[in-house]
Amino acid sequence: MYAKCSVIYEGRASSTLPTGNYLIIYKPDFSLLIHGASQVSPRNYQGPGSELAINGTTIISNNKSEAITIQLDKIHWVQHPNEWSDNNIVLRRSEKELVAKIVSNPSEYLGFTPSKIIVEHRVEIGAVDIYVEHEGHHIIEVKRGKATISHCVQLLKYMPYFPMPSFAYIASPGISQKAVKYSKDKGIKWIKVEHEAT
Amino acid sequence: MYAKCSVIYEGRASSTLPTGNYLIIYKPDFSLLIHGASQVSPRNYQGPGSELAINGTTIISNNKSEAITIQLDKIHWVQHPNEWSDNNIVLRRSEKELVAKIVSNPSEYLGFTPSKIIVEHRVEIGAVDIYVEHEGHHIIEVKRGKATISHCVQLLKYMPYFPMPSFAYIASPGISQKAVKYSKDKGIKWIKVEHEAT
DNA sequence: ATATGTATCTCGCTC
DNA sequence: GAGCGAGGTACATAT
Repeated sequence: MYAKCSVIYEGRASSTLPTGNYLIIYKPDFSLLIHGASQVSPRNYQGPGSELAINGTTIISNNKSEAITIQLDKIHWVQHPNEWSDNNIVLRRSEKELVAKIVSNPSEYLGFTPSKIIVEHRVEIGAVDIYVEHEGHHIIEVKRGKATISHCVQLLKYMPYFPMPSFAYIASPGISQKAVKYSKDKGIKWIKVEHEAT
Repeated sequence: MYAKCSVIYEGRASSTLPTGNYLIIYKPDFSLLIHGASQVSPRNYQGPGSELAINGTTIISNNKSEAITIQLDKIHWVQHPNEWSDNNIVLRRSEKELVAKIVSNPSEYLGFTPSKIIVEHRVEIGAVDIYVEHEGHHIIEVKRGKATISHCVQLLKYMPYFPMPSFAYIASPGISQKAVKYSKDKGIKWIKVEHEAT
């Protein structure tokens, strides 16, 4: 629906959207989107499973502890997409692919042949991307893009959960200059791993 | 436009979307969205400023180093929203508001009256939400929602950049049970700060 | 352009 | 449902 309207949101946060012409999308999974003339992200939204009620010129969407109220001024047009498809994209060059690449050929990236490898190794406070045993404990954090200081920090938080000797690695196609310096200070080794060409 | 089509994306990553009926939105800021029958996030998208070219039944969107190719099978309908509004929402209960609340009345949350307060205090590796001086250095990380272990870690990374004595705080409306345990271990103090009612 | 952090993040997964 | 992390995150902002 394309309509002149205003929107009020009340839930985790709260917001108002001034009256204007917006695109309102109500999907078969009962999610609700209100889009403005710019940006990829919607101005307002409601996750799947919301209950929608229409009361005269007011549309109310309720979802657990969140509510959106649309006050309609004028409906410009309405469309009902038939047989809307629900396929997902097939994505390549994800972090998962990089993990598989390293695990399938660890000696190329580590310089030794480990006695044990565990993917998504869980410890108390979260999961390590790749855990490797070889004369000690090797913790590898994999990133699909450029590694940053935050990623180094995320890696370091796991180190106290492994006995010495333990070694920390960031594996990614790139790394920021600041992260290079930071990781050097903290004794983190960077492993360059590249995405497969298409 | 609502159309039966397939989509190929090539850029930072790469993806294919199987043929189906999708909602295609092309905005005045030249951003492009392809929406499926579920989810708030689009199946494929292109940020603002993309160049769009139509070549028979093929739509190509180019944006710096990214490209989307839409192969049209059948156009079900097309609409041209007139005078699409570009207003932004006015948001309340943001992190910024919580920061302002603490800064305007620090003694209530800290238990003392500081000699100096700096918001968004920059150090080498990033910015601290609130920096307070009072018989030492107090570093406060503010979260608008529930604080987690990751937030505690994010806070701890700043501590080496301040001389002793220094103190770490998380300020948020809530905190996860695991984060309670983790922060206790690390000597982080939790400050409960609540959002203003609407 | 690089870097850093927030988000009503969303979404998927595990416990 | 809670908790945690990935994301083509998007988006704003500071250097």
